[in-house]
Amino acid sequence: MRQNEKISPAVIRRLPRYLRALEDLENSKAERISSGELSKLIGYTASQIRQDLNHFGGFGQQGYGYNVKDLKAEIEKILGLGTQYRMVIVGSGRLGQAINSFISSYSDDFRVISLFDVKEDLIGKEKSGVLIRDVACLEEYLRENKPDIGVITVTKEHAQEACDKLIAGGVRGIWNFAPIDLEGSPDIPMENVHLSDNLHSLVYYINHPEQI
Amino acid sequence: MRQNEKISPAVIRRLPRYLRALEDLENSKAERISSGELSKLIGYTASQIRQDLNHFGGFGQQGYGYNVKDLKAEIEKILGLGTQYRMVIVGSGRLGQAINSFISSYSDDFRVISLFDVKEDLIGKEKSGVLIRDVACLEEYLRENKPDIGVITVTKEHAQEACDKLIAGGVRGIWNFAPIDLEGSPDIPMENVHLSDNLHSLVYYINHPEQI
DNA sequence: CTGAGATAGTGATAAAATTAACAGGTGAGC
DNA sequence: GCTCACCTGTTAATTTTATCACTATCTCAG
Repeated sequence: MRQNEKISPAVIRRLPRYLRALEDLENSKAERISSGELSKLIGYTASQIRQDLNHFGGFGQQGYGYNVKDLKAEIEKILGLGTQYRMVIVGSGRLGQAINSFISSYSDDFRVISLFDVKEDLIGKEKSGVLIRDVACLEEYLRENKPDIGVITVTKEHAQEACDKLIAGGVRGIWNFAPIDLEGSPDIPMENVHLSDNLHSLVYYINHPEQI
Repeated sequence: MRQNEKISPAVIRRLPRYLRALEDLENSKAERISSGELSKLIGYTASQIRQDLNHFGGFGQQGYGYNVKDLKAEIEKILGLGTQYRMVIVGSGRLGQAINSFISSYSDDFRVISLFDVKEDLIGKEKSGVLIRDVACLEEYLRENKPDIGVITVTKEHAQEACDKLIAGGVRGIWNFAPIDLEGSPDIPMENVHLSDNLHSLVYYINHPEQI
């Protein structure tokens, strides 16, 4: 980004959406796209799109717009895609398995190298080609394999412990699905997916349709 | 809320978090909580907490704080909890099943009344006590059972069709897990859980730790 | 019953985010 | 090559969101 400017979280949250749109455009063989057309596709104002992208550099050209392929490549570079992130999932219940299967089919940039669980009957099994290991071996496994991202899909009672171990084991980021706000580490980014919060917001708007 | 005031989305997104904190407090037998203490627990400033809550009425008392039980009840009322929401899940793959199992165990306020899928080998089976039906029967089922919330956990190719049918079938809200921005209806709220977007944001912060 | 201390409510202020406006390149059509 | 509609980068204005600072009120100990 330009001169060490601090980029607001709001902008970062939109980048993946731009990327998705650009993938679709690439698939439909579009070569160029203007902020105005992009605006129609994804609903942000053209102004916002131009301003967002401009935080990272002038990727567009007056009178032309943005080159789809180039812009996609730029956003991938900004996000840090293009290299493989190795992940472990702590908690191999339905949600853990669903995330595992999602990641396997989603992109080569992300690879689950191991699942973990406490349950005897799960340990040793394979899911989507990934072995479920005993969570008792988590620390050792982290030491030896140094995964990049730890995913937490255990119950909220066990989530903090999983988090502590992942951080101690040196993961670079945490993706938390447990319905609790974990104590992390100031240098280790954590993304939370709080399904219940999301559902509650939905219910609010169901009951207050005038506020949509 | 006070005099038809329009509540900002930022406030609404925080309400579920307050609720979670209050549940924890209730479980630990706390009777009262001040904005200052709550601030320490969940990280928002005390000012913000007071202002957020005050949009809906003066639930607190000077010199005392907020009564945990009462405040929890108020927030539940604001969100529209306390009544049961009947849900259908379109897409019974791993993610659909994970959401189903999450909802079943999460709260009595939400009940999945049916799953749907196209796959022959899934139709007729039960998951967490819920029957998987043929998606071909979705429209008829919606007409007859009028569920409140439709959950979309199909592939992105089939998501728009599922969305259209759910809306035509009269659901009051949509919870979308497909990695696509759906065309909905202006009166029907839609909450999106875009896992890939979330993961991409995480990766950005992994690569830009100075921006956390 | 009283007064010190605590704490919510609230209007003002500041900060952040979004949208609007526009100067000035760009390139397609002629 | 000219011209004009197009479209970006960028600055300005506006809107939204968050914080601050202060006042009124309540609690609780004595």
